[in-house]
Amino acid sequence: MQKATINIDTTINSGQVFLWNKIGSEWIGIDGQNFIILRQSPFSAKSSLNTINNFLRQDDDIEGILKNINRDSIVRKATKQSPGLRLIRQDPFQCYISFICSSNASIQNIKLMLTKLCRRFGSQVDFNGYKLFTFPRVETLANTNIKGLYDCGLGFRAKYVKEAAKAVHCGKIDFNSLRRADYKIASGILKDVPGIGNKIADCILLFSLDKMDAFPIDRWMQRILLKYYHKNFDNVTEKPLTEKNYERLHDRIVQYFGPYAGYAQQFLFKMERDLNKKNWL
DNA sequence: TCATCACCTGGAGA
DNA sequence: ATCTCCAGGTGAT
Repeated sequence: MQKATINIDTTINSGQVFLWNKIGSEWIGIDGQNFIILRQSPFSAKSSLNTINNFLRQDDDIEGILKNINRDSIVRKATKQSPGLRLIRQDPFQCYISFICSSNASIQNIKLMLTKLCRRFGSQVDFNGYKLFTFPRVETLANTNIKGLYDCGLGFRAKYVKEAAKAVHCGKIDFNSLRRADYKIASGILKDVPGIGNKIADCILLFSLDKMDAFPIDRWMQRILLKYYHKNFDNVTEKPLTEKNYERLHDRIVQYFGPYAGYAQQFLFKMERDLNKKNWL
């Protein structure tokens, strides 16, 4: 029973998802056209449409993965500190739009933008006593005018969101085939979309398309590599990574952490942000 | 291929 | 109150 081992607070508050709110002892979240309610104790999980198992990645062999990524004392510390942290398998379109919005924005601001997007472009549904808005559909965002997106506070991201939705709508971006493709191919296709670079592609691949060798390297991860792993990955500095440097570093990271490097990333990211007392949702 | 720099917006800190 | 600075980056010179 892996459900019992997941820590819901920890998992929701790890920067993977944004459209979640805690009301009393329940977490209520939006995942595409689906709503999910999670409670830790006594554990319960319900959703309006899809199976909860898929979202919670119940098919992962979490014990095997933890053993596999615990390759040094730093990761061991991180996994020990947040033992119930898990990756989530999100709705790909929502994840894609969410991380395009994440560019140069705080977690709180990302949540605000996405909440406004749902209120304006999603549809209101009653679920379990709550009135909730679904995430906007592909065709809705693909056909809207930019101004409506600006009104949601997206700023310079508005044009990217519109173009990104159009790319899905016309079939240029097909999440099913990205899911089947290997990491490098899928990443290259995503990066053709304006507003998506290496880091955002990695987030989309890791959090919604089952690429556990995707390893998002953001500001925080760069600090972590510099602080704990400067001997393993020299040539990491505090300066922003160029595209090629990112790719070279990513290759070496996957060599070092292995096929579940993305899981390691999630534990390390959580550890360092908590250490610096950064806010989550 | 690399280094700079601008970019919308909301929130925190001076 | 008002200002500055920064936030899970990316694209154009």
